[in-house]
Amino acid sequence: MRPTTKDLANHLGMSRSTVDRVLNGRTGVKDKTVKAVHKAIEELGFERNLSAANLARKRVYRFAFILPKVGGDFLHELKSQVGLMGVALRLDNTEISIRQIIENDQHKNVEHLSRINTDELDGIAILAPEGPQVRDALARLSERGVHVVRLISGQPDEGEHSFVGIDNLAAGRTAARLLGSFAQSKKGSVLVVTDTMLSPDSVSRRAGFDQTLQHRFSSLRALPTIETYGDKKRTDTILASALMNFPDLQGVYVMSSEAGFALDALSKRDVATGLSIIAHERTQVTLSHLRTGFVDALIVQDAGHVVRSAARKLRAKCDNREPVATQENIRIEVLLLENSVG
Amino acid sequence: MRPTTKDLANHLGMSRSTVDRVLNGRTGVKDKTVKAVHKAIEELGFERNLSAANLARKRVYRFAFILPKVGGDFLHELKSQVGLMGVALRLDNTEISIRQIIENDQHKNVEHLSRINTDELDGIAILAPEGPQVRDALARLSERGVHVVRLISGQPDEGEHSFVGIDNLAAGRTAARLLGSFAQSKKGSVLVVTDTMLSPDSVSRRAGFDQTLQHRFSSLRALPTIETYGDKKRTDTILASALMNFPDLQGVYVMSSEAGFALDALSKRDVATGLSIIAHERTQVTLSHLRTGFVDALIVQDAGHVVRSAARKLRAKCDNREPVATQENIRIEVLLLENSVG
DNA sequence: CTGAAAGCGCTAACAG
DNA sequence: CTGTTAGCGCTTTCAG
Repeated sequence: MRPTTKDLANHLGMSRSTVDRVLNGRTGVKDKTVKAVHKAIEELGFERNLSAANLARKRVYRFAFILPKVGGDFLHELKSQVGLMGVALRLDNTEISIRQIIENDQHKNVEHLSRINTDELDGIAILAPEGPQVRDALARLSERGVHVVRLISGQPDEGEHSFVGIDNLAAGRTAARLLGSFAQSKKGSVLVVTDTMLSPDSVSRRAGFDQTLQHRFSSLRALPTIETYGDKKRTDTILASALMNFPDLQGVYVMSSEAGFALDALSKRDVATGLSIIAHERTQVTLSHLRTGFVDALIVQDAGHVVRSAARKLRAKCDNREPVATQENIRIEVLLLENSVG
Repeated sequence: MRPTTKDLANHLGMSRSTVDRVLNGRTGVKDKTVKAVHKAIEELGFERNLSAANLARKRVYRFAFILPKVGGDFLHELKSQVGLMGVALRLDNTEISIRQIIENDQHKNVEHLSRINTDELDGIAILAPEGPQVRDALARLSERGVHVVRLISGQPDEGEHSFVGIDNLAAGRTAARLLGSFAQSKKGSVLVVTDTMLSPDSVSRRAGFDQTLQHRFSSLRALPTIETYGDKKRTDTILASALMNFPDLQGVYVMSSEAGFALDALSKRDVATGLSIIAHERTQVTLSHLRTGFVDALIVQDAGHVVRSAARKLRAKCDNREPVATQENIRIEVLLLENSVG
């Protein structure tokens, strides 16, 4: 039987409340008593029973996922995973909500963030573009005791456990490695497409892609990045003209999380048939293009994993624990036709 | 505030004990009362608080991982993950133990299994070779109320949630796809190596490998499987002679979970330098060969994920719940030099 | 077949 | 600065 606060109290000849005070780091306990309790904890190997504590406290964890209002399939997938997890976590006295923000209205978003308070939320997981203002707002939130993790977009090394997502440099390298291998050492150029290079994620992916392409596949030449601005029409025309202008094209790397428009646009053109194509994320659209063989490989960060990991990290922060490191490492998955089932 | 058993009892004008009896399906309650309680549960949207229940019960979950006594790096990795999880789950009133079995002593193992009892263990996760006797023993264990999941080795479709591992047919296909792509459409033969083809896992992988190689890469010809019997010396000599005998060799697929001996043997031979090599699992050895570029890709089932998933499935069975399906799907991961960090 | 009372391990007032 | 008491939501005797 594991020792309880009662055992501690008995052992020390004091009341459970005092032990409790020490355990919870509350003030107003004699220094000597504090030391004695800590010693007893060591000696008896006491480990606090969190669920009992939470029961007594009627503790509820309130987390919000702050996500862009507009987006594509991948965002949709994320939201749906948040929803799923929300119902699963209800049994774990955790309440998950979703808040929508307009990505490009920095001012409003910062305002929203600065209004959030500890008596409303215990933590947020936010998917938002970089930007000094948002960054500051998040820092202030943290200081006010609202835990923060950033999703998908950001650097794996920022803060200890404050980022959930993949290393985009490595993702870009992986893309190049796959594209190069699939292109079977042919000679020619490679199209690189994204929504916008204003996003640091795209910049990292591009950098990684170039590194590996140059290093390993010198017969392939990556063209300047084409930006679609997430606009369907523009995507169509700009890709059509690119296909015309570069007859030596061997492959395409679609860097953005939302690859739908680009892949649809490409797949409409017969010229694109023989190309080696790599895109990101597992969505309805990307999967269907993988299944037909039009896309050769997907580089994926599992949406469910991202969402669960974010929740676990927030939870760990609330409980002042370290999460299990290996579980929270979001892998850069490679999805081929062959391993995409299930 | 979520309704509690107290609310139910008040609402129905009865005592909490009766509600409890119904909730736990205990006998000796008037049929009419049972119905009434169920109705109230629906109406009030009552959801049982498992941790409160477990607290009152002093419930402890006792799981054992039954693993082969002898093995290589991958087994070691599995064990270490079990250890890690064991300490993490202590806070979750779950006790994890490891039991070693001698793989090839079926009789003894069956005996061991048949001795296990509900008052000793709530569930086991077993990594054991196929075999009708073991299979029967596991079935009987299940009937006696000890929950069972099979690890790594087995079919994804056996039982509802009774298998934790990858689809080996798909894994074999994935290997072929990668090997074919890396071989850059050269012509020649491919070596396929494993411990023993007596293992159904190897048979499945081989079948998947052949399917995809024939279908997609007809210029490559897979040679008959070489069996090493897990013996270092034999592995050395048999691979050395294979490298001599097939000058048109383009690649090697090491199918077994323990790839150390085979990779080490190959890497000692200069002839093997230019080959495309695929192996399984992420271990010290395989990783180091991936890092040097000797191995081109690893096909991996994450040991940590396997272990955690097994524990979650056992836990879910004990609590009579469904686990979150997508979380328990063990992915066939592809590890390249580029995405192997972290 | 049902209820009353005590308790799981911990916390939260309220006294003192 | 410390102890007493009641209670979180559920289970478990023991009576009745």
